[in-house]
Amino acid sequence: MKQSKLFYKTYKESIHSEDSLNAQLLIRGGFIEKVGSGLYNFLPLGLKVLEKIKRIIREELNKIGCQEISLINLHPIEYWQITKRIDKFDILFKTKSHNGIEYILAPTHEEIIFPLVKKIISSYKDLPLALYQINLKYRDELRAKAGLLRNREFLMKDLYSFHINDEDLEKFKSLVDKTYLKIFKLCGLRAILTLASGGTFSKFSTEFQVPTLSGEDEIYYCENCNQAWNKEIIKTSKCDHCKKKLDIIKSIEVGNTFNLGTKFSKDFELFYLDKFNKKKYVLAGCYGIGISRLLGAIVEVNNDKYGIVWPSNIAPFRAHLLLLQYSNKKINLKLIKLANKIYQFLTNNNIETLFDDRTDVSNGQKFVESDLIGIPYKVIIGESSLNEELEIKLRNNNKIFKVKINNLLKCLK
RNA sequence: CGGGAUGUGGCCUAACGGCUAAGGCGCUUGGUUUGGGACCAAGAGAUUGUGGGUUCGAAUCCCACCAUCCCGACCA
Repeated sequence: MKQSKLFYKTYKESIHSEDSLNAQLLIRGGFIEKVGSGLYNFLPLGLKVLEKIKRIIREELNKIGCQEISLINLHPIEYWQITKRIDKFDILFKTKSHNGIEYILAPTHEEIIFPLVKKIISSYKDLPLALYQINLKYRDELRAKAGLLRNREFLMKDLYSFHINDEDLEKFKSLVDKTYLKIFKLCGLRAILTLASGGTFSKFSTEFQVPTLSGEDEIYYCENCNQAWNKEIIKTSKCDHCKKKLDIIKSIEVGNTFNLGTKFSKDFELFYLDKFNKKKYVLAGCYGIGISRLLGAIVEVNNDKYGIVWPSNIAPFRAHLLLLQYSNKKINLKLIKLANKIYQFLTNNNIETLFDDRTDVSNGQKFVESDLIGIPYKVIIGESSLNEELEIKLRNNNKIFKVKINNLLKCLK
């Protein structure tokens, strides 16, 4: 992508109407734009990162046998009356059609997926089944806050699984827990598996908490067991397993896994026939990852005083190709030619590259903007590049090393 | 919903109740620059969140509403 054509704008000064670090950096870097409280547009750079995260999630979930679907976001209100959650949730956005039909804007999708699954499965042979989607959710939060961490409209991956018994469900839930840890790791985050309240469904649920001071949750963490307990369920300040004293850590919840038991199967009369032709309730689990929140959490954790430092798997680009310019027009022309050649070369070799091809911007500004955007590798085309050498800056440790063109690919992979 | 703070061009700020609302960034044009948000010159861009009130006169004082941020209750 040529930066001269990229739809974005960076800001020099911090944004008055935002307090959180993730919103500051994402707005100032040209990733998102604010519309209102808890409402953000995604610009090309921000969307690129979202897509990277989605890809990781899809790959890992597909590996464990989940299938992707897409469910509606306009929910006819009857479905919510059936589960009686219409009275319990005070975060529901409601709307009406021209002829007075009432709808709920999806805050979650149990009400839609259970009727769907009911139409298709009927036998133990149809189970287990795991379906997920990546879709927007709407929640009328009492207080949206902290940039992307608590929004009224947000992107979520929700997975639902269906089983013949609790044992099979719990086995699958453990598999999802393991997969989640892997997904967060691939996204460049350390997430701590945390036991939390299961709400109305079951005794416990599992949360995935990312330690950071800006988090709104508090967990009690055992270093030995690498596990934590949410403040809401903690009884003692000592680990259940090894009796070690627990550390209290502020954190952001980026995912959770729930055993739903038969709650919704009962509501929607979701049965299967077992081997003995006996009708039984389907056991179900649900598993969420707040994708836009995850993006916010990643920024909260991965930054320095110059800007965002994207973990390499989810960076919007792999390389930031910077064309420098000087007073000497001849040299400039040579550099433009060389930079274009390198850009072609990188693109042809599938290195996703943002090419700062602008010639009307000072070199200094290019560096500062590049730091703010936070692409892992800078490939700098300057005077010294004209003798077959390229200067490459690895951003994480701010180390500069020179590489020959032939070795460029090896260094970027 | 309770408490606190804030609202001035796209962004960040200034302006004692008193002249045409000032400056920086960004943007446009021209010129000089170029290894860390360069400089000079000339421009474009605002009914100071909205509505009411006080006053000869309101960005400034008062009231209401709205919006945004923070704390709390609630929550992925």
